[in-house]
Amino acid sequence: MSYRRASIIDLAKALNVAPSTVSRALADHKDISEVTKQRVTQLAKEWEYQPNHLAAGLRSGRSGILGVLVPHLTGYFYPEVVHSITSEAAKAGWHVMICESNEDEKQEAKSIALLLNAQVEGILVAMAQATRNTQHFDSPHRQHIPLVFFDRVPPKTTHSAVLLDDYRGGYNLTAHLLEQGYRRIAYLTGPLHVNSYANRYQGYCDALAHYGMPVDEALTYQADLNLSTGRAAMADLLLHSPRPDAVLAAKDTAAVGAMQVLQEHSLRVPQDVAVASFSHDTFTTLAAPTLTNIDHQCAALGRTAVRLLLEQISTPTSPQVARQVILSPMLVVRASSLAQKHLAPLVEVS
Amino acid sequence: MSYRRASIIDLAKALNVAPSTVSRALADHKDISEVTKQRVTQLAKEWEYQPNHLAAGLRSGRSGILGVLVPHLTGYFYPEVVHSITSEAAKAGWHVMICESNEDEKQEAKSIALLLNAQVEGILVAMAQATRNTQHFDSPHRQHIPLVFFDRVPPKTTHSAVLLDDYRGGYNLTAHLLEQGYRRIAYLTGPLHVNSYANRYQGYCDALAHYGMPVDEALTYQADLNLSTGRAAMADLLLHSPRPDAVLAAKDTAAVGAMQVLQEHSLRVPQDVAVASFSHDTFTTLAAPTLTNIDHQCAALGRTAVRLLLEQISTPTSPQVARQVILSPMLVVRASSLAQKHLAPLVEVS
DNA sequence: CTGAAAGCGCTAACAA
DNA sequence: TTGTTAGCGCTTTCAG
Repeated sequence: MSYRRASIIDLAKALNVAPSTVSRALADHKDISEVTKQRVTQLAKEWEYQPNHLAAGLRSGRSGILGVLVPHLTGYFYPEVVHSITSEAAKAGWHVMICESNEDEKQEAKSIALLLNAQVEGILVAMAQATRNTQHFDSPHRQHIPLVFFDRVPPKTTHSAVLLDDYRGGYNLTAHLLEQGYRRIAYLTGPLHVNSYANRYQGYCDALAHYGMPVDEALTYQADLNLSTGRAAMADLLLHSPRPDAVLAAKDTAAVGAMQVLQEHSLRVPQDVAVASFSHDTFTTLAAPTLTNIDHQCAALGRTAVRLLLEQISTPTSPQVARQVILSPMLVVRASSLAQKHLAPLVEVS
Repeated sequence: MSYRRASIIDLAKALNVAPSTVSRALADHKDISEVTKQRVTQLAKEWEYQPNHLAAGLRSGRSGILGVLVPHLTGYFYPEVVHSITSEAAKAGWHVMICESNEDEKQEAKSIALLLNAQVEGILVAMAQATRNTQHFDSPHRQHIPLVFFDRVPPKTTHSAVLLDDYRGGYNLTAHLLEQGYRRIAYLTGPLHVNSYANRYQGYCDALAHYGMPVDEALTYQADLNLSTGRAAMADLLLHSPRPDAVLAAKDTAAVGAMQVLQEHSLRVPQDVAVASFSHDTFTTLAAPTLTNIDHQCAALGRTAVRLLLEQISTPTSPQVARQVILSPMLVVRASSLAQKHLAPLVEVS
């Protein structure tokens, strides 16, 4: 009654052939006769033969596993990207092993080691926020395991990376608001020493400049963005006179906070004040009005990262030139930023 | 210049000891002298020795990997549970390999096989919605690999499982609303052939009965719940006279839709109509007012599932009694359901 | 088209 | 306390 997994050797014995023949038959090798293949696959199915990945990997030196290391699996963004990564990898016949660094440098270094132990053939990383010393990212390379960054990259890295063009996103959002007729656009930014926040802000400034508008420092608000800082910022901004006619937030939760405060002051969105933001969490489509923002392209990000990695894996001889792929962000225009003139009939109704 | 990973054999040669000594030293085995341990770990560090997980697993018959199979990694719930699973597993020294079934029976069966090939020592599964034929869940057992379900379980399964008490959730939410003084509580349910929806609804009915209230069929609305069906349901319900003074939605997006419609009709939440819902997505804390709901206990779910699985792994001899763990849901009371009397001062102000 | 034999890197009896 | 030896299950030359 005690059941043991069937091995290739078991199959070989039962069929009176050599293990190598079974192995080849199962791999659909060219020079195995159809008859033998039939017999082998038949019995394999009957016995529920499951190949032992560990043994195959040990022997062939190929694990067929890609490692993925993300800061965390909470919120909207990373789960979505990981989802895209696993699908794309599966399509190409690869497994994926996922680790979380929990935004911690120590755990990140440990995870890299863990993935290398698991004999992954390539690694995708979104760096932890806390990471200062980045030398643990070099060990894969020394073992000829390619590493590709996505979303979060160490400064001046020599690795390949897939990124979203934050500057372009800030520029496009601002240009959109200007084109809709908004003129006093407030900006809520996160800490400006964080690269992507700085880039978004620069895009905002440049767009204003491009349209001949001044950057009014009084309309820029820097904070660790979330719902309550978004609320506080908006409350502050409403004290200005003339008050801003649009608010651009570098994070969507802050935008929601701003919108709440506007509604509490009986200001209409978008007729009195437009709201727009970065990032693209589900709730932005649930807000009323729905929120204009930048689509972070999670799917494209994951897909591109996998392709880049597989490319590096398949060309181990090449000089491993680092390739930085910058994805263009997509502006998603929704109700919260549609100019007055478009909504004029509605205004008269209400 | 061509670098090869250092192996135990390399270390052994260099140190003039046997491979087994190195192996034991690295494993911190009792009867290896401190001196030898020092020498070994020292050189291992210097050479950046990385143990080969594949080889160790093959030899020891232990992979140290747990398999996780979820319907998808999008939305709020599953990423959160997976996060909890990986943390808990890591704490106990286990790796985790994650697969997505994409709610598809075929992919689910394939993923189970994949995990078995990877020599996982145990499997956690949340079943795909589309799965009718559940026999692929039996193959792990035949190979003495324990399988534990969480969240989504096949009907009449003989496996262990960790579940949320949907009935209790429905009951508690309803009781809370009744205790707050609401009397005409409408109910938005998903398809009642889905177990958890049926249980939630039963809890609602029983709570009403317990407080001596009738179940008014006209206040029950069945649909595939989302934002727009939530809106439609609410619009319908407002035609009733007298109109409901509370709405309980079996899914949070539907509750958001209902709240939007209420606001559009200038009905105040919670003074005129209370709103509460199941599930606990981030945006329920961003809504205005914040939404009362049931906490789905993602962290506890993941943690419990891992513990149950590890328990089964560590006691392979035991008769493997299936254990069903039912987690008590937690009622999270927020602004959307606080009774009129508590908010009376605010009402006078506005 | 198939078989024999070696060995991937590690661990665990058993022996010393 | 350490060494010797064998082998986990598979793949892959090389030889028929």
